[in-house]
Amino acid sequence: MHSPIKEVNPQSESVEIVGWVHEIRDLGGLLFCLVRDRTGILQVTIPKKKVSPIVQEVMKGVTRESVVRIRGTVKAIEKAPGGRELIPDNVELLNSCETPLPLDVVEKVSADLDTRLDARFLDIRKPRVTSIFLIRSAMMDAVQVYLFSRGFIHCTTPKIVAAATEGGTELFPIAYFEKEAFLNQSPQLYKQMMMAAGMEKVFEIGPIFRAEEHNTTKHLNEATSIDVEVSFADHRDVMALLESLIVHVYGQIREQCSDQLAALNIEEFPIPRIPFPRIPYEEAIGIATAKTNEKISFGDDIGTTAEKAIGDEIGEHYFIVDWPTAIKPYYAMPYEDQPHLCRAFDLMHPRMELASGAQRVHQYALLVEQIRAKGLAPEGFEFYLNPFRYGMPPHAGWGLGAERLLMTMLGLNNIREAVLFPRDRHRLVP
RNA sequence: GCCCAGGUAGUGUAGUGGCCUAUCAUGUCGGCCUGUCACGCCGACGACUCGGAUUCAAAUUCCGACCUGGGCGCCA
Repeated sequence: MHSPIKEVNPQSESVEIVGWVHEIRDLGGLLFCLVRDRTGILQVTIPKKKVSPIVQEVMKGVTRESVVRIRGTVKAIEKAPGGRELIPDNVELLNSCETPLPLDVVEKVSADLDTRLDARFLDIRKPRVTSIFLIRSAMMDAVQVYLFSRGFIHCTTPKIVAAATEGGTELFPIAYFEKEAFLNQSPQLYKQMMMAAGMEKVFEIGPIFRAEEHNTTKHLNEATSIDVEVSFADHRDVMALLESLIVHVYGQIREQCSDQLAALNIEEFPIPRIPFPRIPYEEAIGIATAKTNEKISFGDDIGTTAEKAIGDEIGEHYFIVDWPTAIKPYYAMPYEDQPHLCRAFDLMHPRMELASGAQRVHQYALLVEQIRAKGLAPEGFEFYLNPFRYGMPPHAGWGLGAERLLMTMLGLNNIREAVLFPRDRHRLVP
């Protein structure tokens, strides 16, 4: 049985490791071969005159990034990296690697993102990139553990759907036998139906698809959404849930991923403090107007420039609350006393929007009215609207962008860094 | 979709009309080397995105196409 490289220590008498050849330094009579697995790198030292001729013979065929299995003795040596090295009794070449490599895994020479994504499997072997995805895995785990601990039920809803969730955003049409269908842009309608189904607290983590031709460092055409919906809750309840989830995730990553954070050169990993400031929309556009000299009127969307200005001003996570009803989807609940404002919120990181949510409209008549007000036809939403006629509880929820959360947490400068195989306007392969 | 900047060995770059038979690093191959850790030294290999135009002369200027990055719009 082989050991993870991280766990190899001088106390282990005989050890077997498997991995990729990271670097070879041949000094003549002495050869150093660094072997890497996803947990770390170990120096294998080969004093040529002292090891068996078979080991020497096999090593001649070993190129960088070849896959090897090595058995030998571990020694504590101060001058070796990590204070330990492996003297092999046996080296097995499991698979050789062609040369030249499409990119440099050791990162002596950098590669453009495009080159990296073309050879993503190799790019991910870089310890720095491996770390991003180990943290992503820990992040997803932390989200699920937290939500389960709060009594949530995990559900899975269709990604092939018949209609748009809310208009506005563009959908990818697909052929569904003799019918036209689309890839879902959001599980919104289905998670609301789970409220009508009496599930009370549900979450779903799944792909969402947007056919917008944007070309930015924070948009993807296929993204991962962390979606939550809660019955008998209002917008304030789910905002509190959201901010405490964010804090939990940061805390878990700080606790569990110190090696990965170090690999990413992240020395400080402060956990956000709650409660996050709640900034009413009207105040937010006031801040943006003051800082940018751009005039933003009530009812305008907050553009990129304004968003950055507000983020600079606040300097930490914050919520924008009390949005104009007119610029939020029809399912956002208006305030009874001020129907031009609604119980919707966006969770913002100083760099960008992370999540949006709201208390939802649960009254059938109001919902139909709001759908009409958006210029949409209620007839197209019958499957969604029917549940509202038969005992829909009041409810609230949100959707959180997983890639954006990871990106802002780790300070990645492009959202594509947070996805294994990103889908953007031009990239469909690999 | 709009605007801006780009496209030179496997990778990352220098080169803004002739000095380019194209720079440097890394890599690969060969040689030397027993403590490297960006190992060192010697030698070799390997590239101007495509099409058209201007010019005695184009990697370099112009036009078009394709591709890439960034900003904005739209959006989460």
